[in-house]
Amino acid sequence: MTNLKLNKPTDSEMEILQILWEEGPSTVREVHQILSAIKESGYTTTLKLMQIMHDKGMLSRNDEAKTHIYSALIKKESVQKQAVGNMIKGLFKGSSAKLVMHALGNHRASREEIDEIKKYLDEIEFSGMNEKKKNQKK
Amino acid sequence: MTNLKLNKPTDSEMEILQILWEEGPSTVREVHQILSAIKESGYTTTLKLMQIMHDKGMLSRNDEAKTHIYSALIKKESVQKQAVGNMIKGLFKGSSAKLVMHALGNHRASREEIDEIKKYLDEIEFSGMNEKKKNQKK
DNA sequence: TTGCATCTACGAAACTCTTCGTACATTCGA
DNA sequence: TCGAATGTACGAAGAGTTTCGTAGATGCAA
Repeated sequence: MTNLKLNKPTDSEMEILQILWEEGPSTVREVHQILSAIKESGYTTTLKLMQIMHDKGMLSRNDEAKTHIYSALIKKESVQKQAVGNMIKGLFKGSSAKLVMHALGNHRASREEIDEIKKYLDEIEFSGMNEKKKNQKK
Repeated sequence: MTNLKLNKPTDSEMEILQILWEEGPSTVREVHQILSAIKESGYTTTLKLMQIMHDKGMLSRNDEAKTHIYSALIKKESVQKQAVGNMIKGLFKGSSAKLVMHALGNHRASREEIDEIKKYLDEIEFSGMNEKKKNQKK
């Protein structure tokens, strides 16, 4: 239960986290390069943001060499969990099913994905049952 | 396609919107009462927030009487859509299926809800097909 | 070795959001 | 009618975020 990120990342911090999750440990220059493709900003702006994130404990940093290398300290999964949880609680009256149907309704999934979800639903629907009951249901 | 809320609501604004969505048109006093159950804050703080939201075009206001009555101008559905869309894009690599399975995995749904989702999946899986194909698949 | 390119550190400005105090208007009961 | 209760308007402080310029350190190529 480490990974304490008490305050949720800002939008700018999220952009940087996403790059680090995707690319792994990176220099400020590398992050800034990728960021530049999306939005214009000065190099020292990215630097400052990453320094602050380091101060906040969101990023770790290897500063043996002149050029420091940063890594994400907070896990993508924990941010996902937090974000999805807040959304369900705040916007979908605590019902994950409401969120699920809203998501599927507005963002089409492929046939393969839909079948995968169905399989997953079977798993969780019958989890906790013994084998006999599972077969009965089938 | 009105309902232009270019900048997404802040957390404080979301709290007020949720109350107005739930309660319908309300006075500042009413909103503040409900808000007080969740967090402590001064009456004029709530007033100011709602005035600013009105300036931003998020709320409409009837000021015929001394005590004004505010209503949400932006639709819950549009905020949901925006929020879910951003989350899928930013945290789930654009895959609604990933979000769905994450949500179901971390926030248990009831048997009834799961069945409802399955039915919904059938609908969208076969939408776009003609009746003949649907029956073949069955 | 020297000088240029690159990097970090840091301060400060510009913004936004949140909070609340104060001033003034309106309503209503005694 | 008068005063208390209740309402709105508004200014400004304080906190957090984002932006960038500048100074100084470091590495590398000529």
